Amino acid sequence: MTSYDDGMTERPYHHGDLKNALLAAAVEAIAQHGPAALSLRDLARRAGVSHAAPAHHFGDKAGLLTELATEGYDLMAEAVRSAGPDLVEAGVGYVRFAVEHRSHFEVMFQPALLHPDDPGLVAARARADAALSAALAASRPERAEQREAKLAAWSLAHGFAALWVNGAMPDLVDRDPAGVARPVLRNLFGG
Amino acid sequence: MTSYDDGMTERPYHHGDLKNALLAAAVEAIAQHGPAALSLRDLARRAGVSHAAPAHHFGDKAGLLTELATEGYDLMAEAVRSAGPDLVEAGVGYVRFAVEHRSHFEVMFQPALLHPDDPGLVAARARADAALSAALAASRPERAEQREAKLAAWSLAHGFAALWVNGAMPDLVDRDPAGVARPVLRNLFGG
DNA sequence: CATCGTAACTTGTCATTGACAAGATATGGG
DNA sequence: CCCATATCTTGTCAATGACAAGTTACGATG
Repeated sequence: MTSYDDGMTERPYHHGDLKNALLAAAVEAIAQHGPAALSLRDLARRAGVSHAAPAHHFGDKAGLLTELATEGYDLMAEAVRSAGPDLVEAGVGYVRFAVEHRSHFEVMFQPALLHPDDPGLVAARARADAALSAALAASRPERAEQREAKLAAWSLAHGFAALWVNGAMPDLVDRDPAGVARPVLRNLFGG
Repeated sequence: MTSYDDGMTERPYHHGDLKNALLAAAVEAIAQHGPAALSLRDLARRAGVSHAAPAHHFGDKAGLLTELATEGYDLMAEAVRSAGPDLVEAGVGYVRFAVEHRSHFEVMFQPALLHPDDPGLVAARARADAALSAALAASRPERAEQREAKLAAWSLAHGFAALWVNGAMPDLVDRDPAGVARPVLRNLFGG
């Protein structure tokens, strides 16, 4: 212990969990001002470290966002999986994920902000894709092999989520997104 | 004429059409590196003017992007209207607009980058919204008053367009987006 | 045609940022 | 106990957005 413990201002040389602290700060910052306005130096300030500390863990800004996106794909896969065997509920899970993890969601679909070929990212994306395929197969086995069916289900859920998150449905902003999404999603496949 | 005409390097004090030149340069720059990487100084260089010239016409960066988004909503309304009375073809028009005017499309749905309450933008958005409502009413008059139906159609087309533009369908990147979208869009409303 | 108000553009400046280089400090395995 | 290495700091540079103040051209008006 070189640092004298004078209460909350204590700042040991080693943060201990800086990487996660920075990711958490990024989620907050993005929720406030969007991914484009994200500043590594601001994250460093929020975490109480020097301005160059983030670079050590992520390389550059795109590296940090790539890690966030990777987390996001796994959160998304989990949300879709835990929705059960009903395709509509899987879609509701997709929408719920987007709204509850808005920062992750926004970053995931802005490839210009990240390292799109990062192996970890590609793998996580594949896991999420598998979860979507599984949801379709569980609910509509007869269409599981149709590419159009999967694209339609994905597009519908993704479109609703994107429009909601981007504030394109201002009239509905007060309501529960899952409740609004459910009857919308039911229109697909004549179900 | 204070500027001696020495060929292509001529640079009169007044550009003549700087505003449109900057918007066109922005479309190109965004197509190359995304809206987040856009630099007003880079646009000024492309147009051959000083680094502070853009501010005169747009106030700030968000102002320029707001104008681009406004253009985009009108292009989108036109694309949907000119698709005819079939809802599926309206959706194809929506997708085609997104792909052919990718820069506009990306900016339109990133409210953090623009002045979201700009009167011109709000009005253009309303015009586009009216075009979407009209497409639904022309094709499925019995559903014209259902909010869920409109949201479903919009979400499906928007989701497909967004996923395509964001490179989330890497396998299909070589094919004609309209041709891929058409059978996908047909799944809605049991049609 | 002379003048003047104003729009269009320039030059200069400042704080902020991302990236990089080089140095300081702690940690844990041997 | 010691050192190789991961972690973090300090210092610096070029680029950027925004703003202030000055310059030039246009066009309406008399």
